[in-house]
Amino acid sequence: MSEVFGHAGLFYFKENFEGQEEKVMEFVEKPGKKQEQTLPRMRELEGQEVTTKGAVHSIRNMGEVVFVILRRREGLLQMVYEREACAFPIRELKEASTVQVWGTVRREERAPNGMELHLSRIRVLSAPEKPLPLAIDKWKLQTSLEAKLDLRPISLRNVRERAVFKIQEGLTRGFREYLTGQGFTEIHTPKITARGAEGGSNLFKLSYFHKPAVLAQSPQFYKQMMVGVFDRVFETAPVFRAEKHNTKRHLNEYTSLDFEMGYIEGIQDLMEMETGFLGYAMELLKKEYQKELELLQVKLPCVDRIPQVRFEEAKRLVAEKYGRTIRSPFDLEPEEESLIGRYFQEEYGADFVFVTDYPSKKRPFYAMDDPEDSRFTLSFDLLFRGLEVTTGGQRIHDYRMLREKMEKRQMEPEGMEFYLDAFRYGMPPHGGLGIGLERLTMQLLGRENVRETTLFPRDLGRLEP
RNA sequence: GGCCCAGUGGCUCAGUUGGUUAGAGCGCCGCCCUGUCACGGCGGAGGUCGUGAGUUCGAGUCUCAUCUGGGUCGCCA
Repeated sequence: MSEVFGHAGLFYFKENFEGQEEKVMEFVEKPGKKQEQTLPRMRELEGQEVTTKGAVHSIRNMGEVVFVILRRREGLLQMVYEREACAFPIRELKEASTVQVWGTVRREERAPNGMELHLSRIRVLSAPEKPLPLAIDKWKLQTSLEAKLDLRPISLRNVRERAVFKIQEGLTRGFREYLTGQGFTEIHTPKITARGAEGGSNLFKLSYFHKPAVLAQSPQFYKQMMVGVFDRVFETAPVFRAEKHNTKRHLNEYTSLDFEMGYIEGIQDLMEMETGFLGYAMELLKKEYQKELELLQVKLPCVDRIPQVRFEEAKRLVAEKYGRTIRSPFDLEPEEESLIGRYFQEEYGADFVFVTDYPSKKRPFYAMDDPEDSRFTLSFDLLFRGLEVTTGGQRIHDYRMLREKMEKRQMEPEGMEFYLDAFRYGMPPHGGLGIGLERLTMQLLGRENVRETTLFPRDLGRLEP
């Protein structure tokens, strides 16, 4: 074949044997031809000249020798700048620049992680217009939560802040991998809906082509209906609550790890599935997120087995042990939750506890009442170090029972026909749960405010960034 | 929405019973330092104290209003 002699848009033109022009398609292939130099790979290249790219995280100028810390997705790399070896005028290098660098890999005991790069060339890819508003290279950001959130794209460049969201990724991955392994199908349900699953006033209203609509406060109806299709489904997606609260554990948009499971015998099956997920997630973190766990000095909880206690029993236990009077018999006050967490920590060394059999009054219409005592439901919450991170339970699967309970609560079936139809045409016994991802992350990392474990929190006063 | 607390350089804070020129650490700029890893040393720039009104000879400090943020309660994951 003859040479390429022209290039026009998408096509190369080649001359074929007859001397005529022939169009030749250009193809895109998967990455891999130009292999990127990552930090783990670099460790194996002692003495070799390599190139890599990253951000200038920190510059420590000692006079004759300058330490430049490069930040990459895998971590930090110490680079050594010496005037004789590298022509770049070091004073012109600014923190927060992004660079391509060339240099020799050296094992060095004095370097962090025992390895450093001796620079021979620096190419600045971009330089900051202003100095950083936060000192991101410090071990801990000495900054208020407000400044951290207002300057999110900057504050997250701190390696410990960033690690929070790697851990969060690990939890989501754990949920996805574990449930997939258990035969669950991952689904994606609409977030714009005609009406809410729980009812009530905590809905964000919006206009959908001149029709009233709301942002989904839960994937509840959709995941239940999909149990009739896939038997087992899960979703990791945002939910929206227009609640005017302003506390360290509430958000107006949060990520819900939801699953719904058919052909269950009871809530035991659900709690076992969640226990299995937690165990899997902790193992995954231990295996693949060691660096982040060390950065954040996290001690992973033991989740081989989780104690379970009935709602009323839990209330009684903490009232007895901590001398607290029961004010609201139908719900757990935040202080009670915290005391229940403390009780099971002290008595059983447990970080988690399932609280079961919540009063029917406080649960939505689709919750299955206890056949033995209809004042209670076959439901549970999971408390993690004294904070509710999960609500779950068995649902009503019988069409008539569902209609009866709706009538009892004076609920109109208008707008719910599609949901009710699924039951009219047969649904298996089923149940499920929802886990607040940000809360789970917060408790795991021992953070004080759920906004810290939310990438871009939405709360009463925060719509940006 | 109710109640409590806080707004002082880019960041985090101190500022006495109201008193004359509002301080510190980090960051930034300049100079010095072959091994730092929260580097260190010397020097420098940068603030009309959230905003408005009031009390007073005098307000960062006291009063009222307002805005912003944090906590808490109801509700929830």
